[in-house]
Amino acid sequence: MPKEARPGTGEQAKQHALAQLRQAILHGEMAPAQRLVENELAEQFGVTRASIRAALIDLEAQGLVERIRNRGSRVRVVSVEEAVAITECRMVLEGLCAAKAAVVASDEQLAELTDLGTAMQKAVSGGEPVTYSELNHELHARIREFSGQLTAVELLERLNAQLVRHRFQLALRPGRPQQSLNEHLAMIEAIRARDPQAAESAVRAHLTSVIDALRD
Amino acid sequence: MPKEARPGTGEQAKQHALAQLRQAILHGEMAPAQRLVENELAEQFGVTRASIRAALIDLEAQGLVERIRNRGSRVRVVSVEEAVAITECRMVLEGLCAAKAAVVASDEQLAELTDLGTAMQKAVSGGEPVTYSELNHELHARIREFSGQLTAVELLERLNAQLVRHRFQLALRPGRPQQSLNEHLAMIEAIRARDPQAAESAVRAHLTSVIDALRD
DNA sequence: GCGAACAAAATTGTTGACAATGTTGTGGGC
DNA sequence: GCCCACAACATTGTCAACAATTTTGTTCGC
Repeated sequence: MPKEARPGTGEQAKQHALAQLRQAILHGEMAPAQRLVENELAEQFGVTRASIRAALIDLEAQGLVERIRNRGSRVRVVSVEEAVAITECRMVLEGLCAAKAAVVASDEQLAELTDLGTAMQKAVSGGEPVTYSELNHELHARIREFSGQLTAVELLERLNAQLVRHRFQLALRPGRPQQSLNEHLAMIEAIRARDPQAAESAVRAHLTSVIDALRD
Repeated sequence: MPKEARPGTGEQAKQHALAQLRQAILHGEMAPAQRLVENELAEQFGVTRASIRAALIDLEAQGLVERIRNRGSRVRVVSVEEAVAITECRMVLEGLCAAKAAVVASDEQLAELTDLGTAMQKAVSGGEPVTYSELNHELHARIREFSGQLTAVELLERLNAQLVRHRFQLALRPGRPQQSLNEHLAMIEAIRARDPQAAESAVRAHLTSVIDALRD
């Protein structure tokens, strides 16, 4: 975690508060459905209420907090149902990105994906679910990045931010890494083969399986 | 255009300013890339700068305006390239909605789609491109609505708001309604047949054709 | 003991003023 | 004549105080 708030350094206060608060929510330091009182946050981060307000409006637009007129803000809780709906959107959008990546990625980028694949394989056989989860996240991020589809990337990052809590829960489930590993390898293989349709199918198959897992 | 600002009615000022400003941008009353000075807007809408600021932050998150630190806000201009990227995202998301709608829509809702289809047919043969464009918009909206996929609907409305300018341009192109009509009818038919895969394919075919048209 | 009107506290919404930052126009030095 | 420093201006960012709203606790009547 970064230092403390720096009220006088010229660093834009709202930006600072926004980043801090966002990280706090994403790292789970704020309990789900916890009330976010503007005064408390302002004192906690060493900025004024106006900056906190601006940050909260921003976070509301990102779907991370809920704000009700004259009633305050709370960190938004994502039900399993919503998580499924969000993952369905991820499914089609990441499918689009994978298809584009299969066409436009450079050879160096494909090599990077291959390396990620072997690293993931190693993490699974070594029994390191946390490392695997991080690599998993990075693989998806790279595919998005390589697609060059800025609009889709933006939407996906918004959606992913809302799923942090559910992601953790999923990664630690026994047996889950083994299944998802194969799906990930299939995705990589399809992109390496520069086959957009296969890439899209592989991504969708993977996220369909994630949805099934989400539903318990 | 609605009446004038109502500073004292108890209607939340920020909400009012937000709605007004949003409509103004969407209706093209603000020239593309026009500078949006907080003071001017505040006076124009009869609210204070703080409310305008909040509205601008909101609109930035919706992709309708651009804000640069200490430099002000402008209405965002969407290049053709961006419009294509946005429409690609629409393509997959509306595909998802159509597939879900084909499964979960009620018989009454299917009948409504059928009615919309015949109305569109009539508008085209009658040579009324504006009516057709409105029906077009409504058809897409209804399919989204019937899908029950709230997350996707939210994303799509955001994306569509960014395309107003391009949509107008497209609707008035000669010959375009005739082509798009057939695609729309195919979409309706596939949903009526309760065939999710066919519905998704039809939607994607339609929006692929829209993308081609966008590219001139 | 229970419910409704009422008062008090907590919290958000709004306002106007002030500070910080970026932009533009102007004059001196070369 | 051209370039750079500098000052005046415009605009956004921040702040503290005030108003409006909702929630909570209390008292009165039944």
